[in-house]
Amino acid sequence: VTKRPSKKTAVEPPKVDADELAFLATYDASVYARPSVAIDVAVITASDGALRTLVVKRAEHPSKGRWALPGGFLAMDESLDQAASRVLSQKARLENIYLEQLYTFGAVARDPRTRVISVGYFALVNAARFEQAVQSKQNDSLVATVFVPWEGELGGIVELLDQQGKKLPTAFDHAEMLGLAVKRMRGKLDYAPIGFQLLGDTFTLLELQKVHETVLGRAQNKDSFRRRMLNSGLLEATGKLQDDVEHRPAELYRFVRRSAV
Amino acid sequence: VTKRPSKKTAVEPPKVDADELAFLATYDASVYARPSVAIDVAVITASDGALRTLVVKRAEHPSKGRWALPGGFLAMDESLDQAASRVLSQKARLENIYLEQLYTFGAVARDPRTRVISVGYFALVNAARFEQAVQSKQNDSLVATVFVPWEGELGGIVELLDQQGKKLPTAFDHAEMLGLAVKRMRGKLDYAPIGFQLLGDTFTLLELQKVHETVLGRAQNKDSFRRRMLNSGLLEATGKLQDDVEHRPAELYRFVRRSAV
DNA sequence: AAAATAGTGTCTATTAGACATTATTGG
DNA sequence: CCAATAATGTCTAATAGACACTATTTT
Repeated sequence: VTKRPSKKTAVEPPKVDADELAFLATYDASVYARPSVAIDVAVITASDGALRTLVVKRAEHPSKGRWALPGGFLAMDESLDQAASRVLSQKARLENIYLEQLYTFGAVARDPRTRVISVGYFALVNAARFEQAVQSKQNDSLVATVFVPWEGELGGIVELLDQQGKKLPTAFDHAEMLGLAVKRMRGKLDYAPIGFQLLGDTFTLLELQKVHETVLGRAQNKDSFRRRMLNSGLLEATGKLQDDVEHRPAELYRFVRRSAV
Repeated sequence: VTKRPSKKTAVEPPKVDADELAFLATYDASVYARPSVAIDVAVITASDGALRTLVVKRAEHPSKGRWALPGGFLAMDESLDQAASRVLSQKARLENIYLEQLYTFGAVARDPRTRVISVGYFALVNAARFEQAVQSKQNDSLVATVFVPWEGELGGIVELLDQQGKKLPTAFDHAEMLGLAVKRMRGKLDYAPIGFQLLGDTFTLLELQKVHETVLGRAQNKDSFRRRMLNSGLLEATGKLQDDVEHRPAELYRFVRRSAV
C-alpha cells in the first residue's frame, strides 16, 4: 500500500483564522435563532399478528387532518428521555414501559411553520396494557395497524391502516419514523431482550414466537425457535400452565434479565 | 419517571382539557425558550491496530482545557446531516466520507452555560486521508488513540490517549459519544459494509481483517474471515497484487456495492 | 376417540473454527 | 535454501431447519 502524503504544498492559506471566523459566525447565528426541539414517540404493540400504534389526528396546520405520532416540545428543565416519558404519559397514559431513542429528524422544511428538530423515540408495550391505555383515548386519536411494505431490514416508510384496512394519511415524516422503529426492532430482536416487552409477565413459547413473527414479518421455525429461546438464558420456566385453552396447555415462562453477555 | 401533571383534583379531571392545557403550556414555553442544537462529529480511523480520532482542545469554559470532538451549532438553513458535513469540512478538512447519525444527547446540565442538545455523528475515513487531513490541523487539535475498556458490545465510555499513552481529559459527554460510536461500529461490522470505509480503494484481505480486528477489539480466525468476506458478495478481485512487500504479495480487492440483501 | 397444540428426538445442511498443506515472493 | 505470508483443502464442532413422533388437555 503506497501512502506518500505530499507534505509541502505550495502556499498554505491561514486556515486557523478562516476556521475561527466560520465558527463564530455559526455560533452567533445560533444564539439568535434556535430551532424548536420536539419529541415524537411511536408507541408500538403486537396483537393478532400485526403491529399497532397510537396516532393522533392533527387539528391544525401543518399536516392538518393527517395522523401523527404522539409528540410534544422539549421543555428546558427536562432531558430528552424525560420528555419522551412525559409525552408517553400525557398522550398515551402509559408509564414505566420500554422506551428507546430512535433517531433525530432535522430536514430544514419538515415543519413549514418554523424550524423543528424532532427526536424520535419508540415505546414497546404488551397488548393488554396498550388496550387499557387506549380505552381512555380521546376521540382525535386512533389505533392504527402498521403495514410494513418491505422485507427484512431493508427499511423505508410504513403505511398506517384503520380497522377497515383503509390507508391513513400520515403527518410530517412520521411514516418514516415508524419505519425506522420497525427496522430497529427487527435488527435487535435476535440479540436484545425486546420481544418480551410486547408480552405480559408470563407467556408461552408459542406466544413469544408469534410476537417475533409479527415483528420480523415472516414465519419462524418452531423447533429451532424453541431451542434458541431456551438456550438464550433469558427465559425462566414458571412451572405453571395455561388454564384457559381448549387443548393441551403450554408451560408459562418468565423473562429474566441475564447477568452478562 | 412518574410525572403526573397534578393539574386539578384527585377526581379524574376532563382528560381532553387537561391534555390540551398541558400541551399548550409546553408549546408556549418552547416558543419562548428553545435549546441550542449542536452537532458533534467523531471522526474515526484505524491505523497500527488502534482506532484514532480527532479532538480539539477547548479554549473556553465549560470543559476548558479538555478535549472535545469537533462540533458546532446547527444553522437554521441546514439539515442535521448538512451541519455534520459542514463541521467535518470546517474542522477536519474532510469531504465526502462516510457519515452516520449516532445519537442525540440531551441531559439538562450537560452544558452549564445554557441548554444544549447535541446530535452526535460519527465519520469513517481511511488512514491515508485521515493523515493528510490532520497534517493541516491547528495546534489546538490532536489525534488521540481510542482505548476501549470494555469488550464486545457491552458499551460504555472510552478513554482517549495521546501519543505517549497518557490519558487525555475529555469534554462534555464526548467520551460516552465515542463509546457509542465504537459500539455501533462493532454491531454493524458483520452485516453492513462499514469496514471498507476505513480502507483505501483497494486492499488485501489481511488488511481488511486487521481493520475488523481493530474495530472489534479481538482477533479473527483467518480462514473463516476470508471465507465470509469472499462469500459476502461485497468484494471484487482486482487481479492486481501488492508490489512493495518482502514476501508473497496478496491480491488486492475492491469494495462493490451489493445490489440487494 | 377426535382435535388440537405441547414438547422431544433425530437427521441433515450450513457455517465457523482449527489445522495442515501447497504456493509464491524477496533475501 | 530460508523466511514470510498467501491461498487452498479438509476435518470437526456448533447450530438451524425439517420432520417424525409422543404427550396432554378439552370436547
